[in-house]
Amino acid sequence: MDYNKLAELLFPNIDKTPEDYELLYPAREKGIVITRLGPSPTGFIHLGNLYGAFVDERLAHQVAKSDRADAKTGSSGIFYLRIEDTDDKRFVEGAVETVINSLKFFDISFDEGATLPGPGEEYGTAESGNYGPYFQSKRGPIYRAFAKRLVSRGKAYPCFLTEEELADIRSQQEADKCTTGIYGKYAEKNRNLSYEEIETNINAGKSYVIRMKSHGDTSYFKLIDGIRGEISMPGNNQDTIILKANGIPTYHFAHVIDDHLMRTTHVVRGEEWLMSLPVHVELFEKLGFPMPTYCHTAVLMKIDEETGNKRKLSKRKDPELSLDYYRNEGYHPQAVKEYLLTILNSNFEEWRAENPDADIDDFNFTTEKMSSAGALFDLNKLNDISKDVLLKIPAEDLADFLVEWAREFKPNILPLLEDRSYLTKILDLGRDEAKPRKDFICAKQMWDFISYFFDEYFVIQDRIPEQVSDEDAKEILKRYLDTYDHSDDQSAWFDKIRSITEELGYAVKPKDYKKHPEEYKGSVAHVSTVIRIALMGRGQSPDVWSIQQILGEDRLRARISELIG
RNA sequence: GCUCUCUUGGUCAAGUGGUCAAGACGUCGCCCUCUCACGGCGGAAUCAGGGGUUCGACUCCCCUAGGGAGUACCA
Repeated sequence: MDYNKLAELLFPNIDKTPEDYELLYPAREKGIVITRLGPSPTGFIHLGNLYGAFVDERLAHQVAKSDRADAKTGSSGIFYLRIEDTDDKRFVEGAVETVINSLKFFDISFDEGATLPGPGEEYGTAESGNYGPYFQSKRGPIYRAFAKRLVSRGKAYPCFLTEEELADIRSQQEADKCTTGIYGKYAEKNRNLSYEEIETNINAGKSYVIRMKSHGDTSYFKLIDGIRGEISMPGNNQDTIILKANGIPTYHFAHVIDDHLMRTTHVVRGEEWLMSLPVHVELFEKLGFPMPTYCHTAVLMKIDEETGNKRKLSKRKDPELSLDYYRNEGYHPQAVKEYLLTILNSNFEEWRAENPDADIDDFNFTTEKMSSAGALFDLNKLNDISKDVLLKIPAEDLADFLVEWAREFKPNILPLLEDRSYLTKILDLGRDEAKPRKDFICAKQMWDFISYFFDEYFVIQDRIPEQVSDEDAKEILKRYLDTYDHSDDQSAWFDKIRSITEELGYAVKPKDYKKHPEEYKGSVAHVSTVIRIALMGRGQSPDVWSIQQILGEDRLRARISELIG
């Protein structure tokens, strides 16, 4: 068999050689980390994607800022976006924009690759960088050039198996309980077709795919995974398809060609790819490419309420998987990032405790510290981290953040938030102390928490304590209003509450009431709660005096008068 | 079925032959206190099971169980 002749028959219009492409895409600067995100344009990006993208981004971008050896080059790594649109069935309009914008919200941006298209710009043309095209659908000639080379070396061949034949082979294999697929004896027929047979088939218009001719050596080999360490797998023996009947490459082939030509150094991808690693390794060998470092991330899991088992987060059942969920709830991107980092690198939490004010970029992220078991998503933890993150954000910025959130998700409160200095004072309440309050988790919850500061949203939602009769409650409020002086400082203010407490037969010290409940109606805590409810509508809030200072005397008197009638 | 992979408290996890098995979140109790939040102190709670190897196993080896994934002309 003359393989060169066969290659010409199969790829008559391919003139460029692999060498041409090697020249076109020269090696990158030595020592820098090149990573990539390769989404298929399904238009849906979830927490798992973010998790992976974050690993890529950290790997490529942290280098320059750290003081490690790599930084000597003074150059940061490169993180690029490649659109893996080899399956047109998956294509969704506007998906590229979704990916870029979603990640941008979390402060993750690309150095090269697909970009936001300009107005009216055709799909697949918006990109930047010297290693493109970055849309796989535009790379057909490149894949074919390498496929042609493989054929001309006898390392790949056309296969004319029809769908029916494939199905028959499969059911036979299943019946025989052996591995499914095209390998060994199942591959022989098409592997050994003569040039004339192939030519006849093609002239007859028969559809065919290009398969790699596997070495068939299934002995185990070892490989170092950036996350998992040493892994061992059996060698591949499948004659995996590299070009589909429509001439478009499969993921396997596109991955190997692209990551080589774009000079990717670290391939970060989900563990669902672990199984096809032997195929990729063989492809790298057949093509004579050096291997990148693979980093197979664990899948994010959650406990299924119905079965009690761990299971993969699914986009249908789990709203928290969607990135939109966090935007809706108003989680701060910084909080989500910090949370992700704590599950990504187990030593991050410790580092954060020691460096509470340091920038995330100063943390030395390593794939070795990543867990290889699937982490459970923990909303409690996110909330806890979020509290700390929000505390560090200045009140002015927090106000901006809340307004931005409202603009998108609760526009009807926007007019209320216009008084920025009022809003800022509210948000800063109790934060400027040795033991600052940590009241805020996310924008939605922030609004709930502060809504009573706005008359339109002020409602009495809690009941007065049972220790206080309705008559007493009225009397407490009446006396409170009578003696109220807005210029009182906090201790003068509280002294007056103490007086009211005592006069009405309540204990000034809560402990006294606790010890001798029979001697008092209740304690100063109950009296305060009555006032708190009158003013805030709820039994729990930050310090009453401080709130009053922000609320202002008019509002305060109005609310109490309203209740006294 | 076959193949790969994972397994330390409820959760995230330190740990690489000798530890009373860190820490964080959550939870419970106490303290602080006008409520809540914050903070402080304390408690309960973990090496999946069984065999080896060893003076000694969470740590090394084997088996079993359980979880997860893959087994496409999808990625």
